[in-house]
Amino acid sequence: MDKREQILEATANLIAECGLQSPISLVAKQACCGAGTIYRYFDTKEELIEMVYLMQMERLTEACLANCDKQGSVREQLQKIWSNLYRYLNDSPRDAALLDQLGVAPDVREELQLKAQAGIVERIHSLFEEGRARGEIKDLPNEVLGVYAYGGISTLVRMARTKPGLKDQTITEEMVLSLCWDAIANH
Amino acid sequence: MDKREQILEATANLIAECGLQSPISLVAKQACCGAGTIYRYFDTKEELIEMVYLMQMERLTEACLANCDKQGSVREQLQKIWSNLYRYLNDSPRDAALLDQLGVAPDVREELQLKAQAGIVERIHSLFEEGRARGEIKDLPNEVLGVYAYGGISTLVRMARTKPGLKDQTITEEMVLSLCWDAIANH
DNA sequence: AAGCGCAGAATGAACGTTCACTCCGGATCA
DNA sequence: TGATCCGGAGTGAACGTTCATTCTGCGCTT
Repeated sequence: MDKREQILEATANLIAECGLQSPISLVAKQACCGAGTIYRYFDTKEELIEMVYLMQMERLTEACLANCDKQGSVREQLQKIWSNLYRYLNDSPRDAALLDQLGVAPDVREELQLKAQAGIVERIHSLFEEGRARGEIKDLPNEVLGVYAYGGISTLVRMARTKPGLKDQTITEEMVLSLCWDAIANH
Repeated sequence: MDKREQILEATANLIAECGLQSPISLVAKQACCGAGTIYRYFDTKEELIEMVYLMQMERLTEACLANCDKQGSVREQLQKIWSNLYRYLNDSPRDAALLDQLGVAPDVREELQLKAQAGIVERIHSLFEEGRARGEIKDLPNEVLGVYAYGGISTLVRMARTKPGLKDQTITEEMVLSLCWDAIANH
């Protein structure tokens, strides 16, 4: 297996579990390599974390856009994306926890974040435009609509993962999709 | 000024700006005291962080429930709380950034989080009950409704604070309240 | 086929720094 | 003068990073 990938994966696991202060020595142990080897692939720990972020955002984007043909109503297309997002975060708790940590990391440069998010953001915003043109969607800035729905979903999944009281509550996909659509729809 | 408060405030400032790994030495410097003094008030750094969390959740609760008499429709009462939350997070970026950091901190024990959130959560859930009894609110678990709205608002404020593109977008309180209510309302 | 040489990957002990935390000398009160 | 509180130098542990060394796989020679 590729060593670089092994290191990225080990870092992702540790950050998801113990936060950003996970020591390099543990990363090396989990990646089954020496500490020095990590520095053959990444200049600094900071860069390593940025690369983990990049990898993770690619996975998120891919997961969200899976089976998303550009057919069907705006509502159907948006709900497909939200459904993908919800299932991805729920089915991959490690990835969800990792994204939570990286989301507040001071190490990840702003510029890199924007680049990594561009793909999925672009797609969603163009759907918003279309929905607004049809009068189906509120006349609010794209960023507001997108961020609000994303924030709701990701927070819901985070709480379901960490708050014991929510764990045995059954949260269905239908609930989430209803919340997201009704929030942004014109009534 | 009370030394203990000074230390708590300094810790809050540093965590909001630099994350949880802010060193005790810097806390001491910002609090204008020696490192040893901190340990006269808190046994460990972990406990210090937990106390910061407690202080911050009290402020959040107080801000959210300000001027909230138990009169008016369910919608009016809920929107008053959300409005308070939105304004608080927006007007106190330090507090908002701090809550973001503490929200993913492994240091803060689950049990303490639940206790600190109990006040505001209770109030909101009872409003949900009433609204549901009147048929105004979706028949979904209280936690799902509450967490979704909170997640949407807090994420929106976080992005407005950190993403440069969103900074000059005008996000009004009305936008946020419309999103929150429509998400959870029966239509 | 066997032996040799070599480039680059991998290693982990060692280094200097920084951390959370301690401890004791001095300031501040009664 | 005795009791109490405080500060910041001191401490060992742990950190990110480096580097001298070892390992490994492949081409070349015989």
